Order: sequence, then C-alpha cells, then structure tokens
Amino acid sequence: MILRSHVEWALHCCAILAGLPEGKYLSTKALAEFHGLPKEYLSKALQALSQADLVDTTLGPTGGYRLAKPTSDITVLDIVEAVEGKARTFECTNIRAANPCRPAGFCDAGPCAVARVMWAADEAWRSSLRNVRLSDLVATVADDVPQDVWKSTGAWIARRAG
Amino acid sequence: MILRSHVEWALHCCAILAGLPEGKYLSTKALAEFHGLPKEYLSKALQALSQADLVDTTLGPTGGYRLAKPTSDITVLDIVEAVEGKARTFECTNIRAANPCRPAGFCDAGPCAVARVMWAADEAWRSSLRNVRLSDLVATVADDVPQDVWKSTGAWIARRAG
DNA sequence: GAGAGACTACTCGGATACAGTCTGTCCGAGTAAATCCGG
DNA sequence: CCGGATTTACTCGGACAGACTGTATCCGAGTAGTCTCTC
Repeated sequence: MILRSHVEWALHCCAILAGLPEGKYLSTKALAEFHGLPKEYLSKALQALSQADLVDTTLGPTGGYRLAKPTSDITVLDIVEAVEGKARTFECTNIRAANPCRPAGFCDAGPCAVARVMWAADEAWRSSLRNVRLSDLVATVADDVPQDVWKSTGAWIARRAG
Repeated sequence: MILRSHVEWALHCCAILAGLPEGKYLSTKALAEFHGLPKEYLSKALQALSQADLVDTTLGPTGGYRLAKPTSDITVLDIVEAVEGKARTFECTNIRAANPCRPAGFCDAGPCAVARVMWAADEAWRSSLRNVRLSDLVATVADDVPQDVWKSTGAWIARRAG
C-alpha cells in the first residue's frame, strides 16, 4: 500500500499556489518547471484538485490555477482525498460469511470486527491529516526554508503568475 | 491506495488460529475451505506471517500453522505489517530540491514539511493498529457471533486440527 | 513383532500468467487574451 | 483610430502505451508422520 506520487505533487503545488499574488493564476507549465515534473501528467493531479473545488482555473493565455479558498479553509486531508479518493483503505469482503458452521440464511448485523478495527485506524489517519490546514503547512515550509530562498521563490512565482 | 486482500485474510486466519487447541496445527487447506479462499494464494499470506515469526509451521501430514505467541502478545499492526510491509505509505521524492531559486549545492536539513505531515498521519494509523491486540480482536468477534455458531466453529476447528 | 523402506499429506519456494492500476505521453476541442488587419 | 477576425497560449478531457503490482495457479523440492513389507 503506497500513496500515489500525485499526492506529493498536489501538496507541494498547493503550497506554491498559496504564495500567489491575489487574483493571479499560475499555469501548469510553471508548476511543472518549478518542481521538475512532467507537465502533462502533473496536469492530471491539478484536474483532480479542480474537480474537488479546491482550486479555480481559467483558460487562455495567463490562464492556470489558483486556490479557491483561503489557506486556512483547506486541510491536508482535502488535498489527499481529492487526489486519492475518499474510499477507505481497507475493503471488507465479508469472508466470515463463508464459515461453514453458520446456519443457512444467517445474516450479519453490521460490519465484522476486523473491518471495524481497520476502519478505526483509517479514521485515525484521516483525522491526523484533517487537523493540519494548508496555512499550517505553508507556515512550516516557511520555517524550513532559508529566508533568501523563500523571498526569491515568492518573486519567481509572482513573475510567472498571469 | 488500498490494502491488499491478504491483510483481511491474514487477520481472519489469525483469529481462527487463536481458537486452536493447544499444540495442534491447522492446515492451509482447512483455512482456505473455512473462508472460501483459493488455497494456493492464501498460502502466500500465511507464509508472510511465518516469515514474521507470528506463526509456527510444521510439515508433513497433520502439518499446518499455529500461532507462535500468546494472542495478547500479537498486535493487529504486527499482522498487517507482516503482510503489507513496514514501509511508510507516503514516499517523499524530495521534489522541493527542483526549486530553481535554491542556490547550487543547497542541502536540506531533514525531511520536508509535507513528508513530516504525511508521516505523522501514517504513524497515527499504525498506532491505532498497534493498540489492538489479537486477544482483543478475538474477544470482539466472540461478542459478535451467536453463541451456537461460535461453539460449532470451535468444534469445526478442533476437528480439522492435526 | 520389529525395523527399514515406500507412501502420503503437507509446507515452502519459484515460475508463470493475467488483470488492473500507476505512470507518462500525445492530441484535439474549447477558451480567453493578445495581436493583426481592414475600414 | 476602432472593431472584428486571427493567432496564440493555456486548460480540459480522452485515448493510448509501458511498467509495475496484485491476484491467482501450477509444480517441484523437502519434510514428517503413516503404512507396508520383509526378516
């Protein structure tokens, strides 16, 4: 079980879009160049964000993406689920039903014990991601990066924004 | 991202093995019949449990598997990691390194902010699974299942044990 | 009746095949800004 | 100089191909009980 690389890309792209000047858009091309990623494939991840209404997009020249909400209204879970889907990581196929000792026509009440344990862990994972807002993530990144790099990165984004 | 069906199989099989009479073994064939699963493929999941030293195995007729430790010394995480591996669900490819604004030869200290958030969630998931012991799981199953089915299932297991 | 050898039922590991997903590329349709051209 | 037509740069969506992983099956090697056969 491993998350798709789209998740990593989407998170980094959202962090970049957070630094975009008000009302401007940043193109897929710029985002791809910045991260050294294939433009066409990155575009799939961004489309997923768009479908989840996390980013706005506009067409034509000077077109591209920008965040659809304030960074404090977007959680990391929102981004992960936009790309990876909301489905649980554990799927119960109800194999207990094959137990040869069960009377014919026996019907289970509720999900099986195994599924409940796995789903609780899944919820713990989601809860952890839900507690981190994009604004928190951006603040952490800003702390990590040396100030001069942070400044020139902001300038780079502003220069490529349309 | 979805866990392999082996995880579900391994958990259910461990729950069954927990009901095995002291010192007896249960064959892959019996386990596969009980759950309605392909014997050969289920055997791969059980081999993974064996490699993780969660179950003991013996060869020959009356051979099969049994738990290697008391049920209170095995956590659900042990079983999941035996099958699914211990690798993190999020892999950081360090795409921040492609940032064109970074000075040449710039070297990052520690994992990036995105990875830290994702790894914390991963740890929350593991922690949740680590807190459930196999003995807890078996107790929950026993509560779920009607007593007569529980009894006859125990008898079925004892009959097939060797 | 006892011991050696054959037999059987099982695990283990490798080889193989197939399907589905992930990764990545390509292209046409649609759109909006910028540019060009005719009046 | 102005307004409409063309060009350009971008997103969007679908089609497609290759690699990898998950699912599943098969078979040979090894092992430990059981059975048989011989003395």
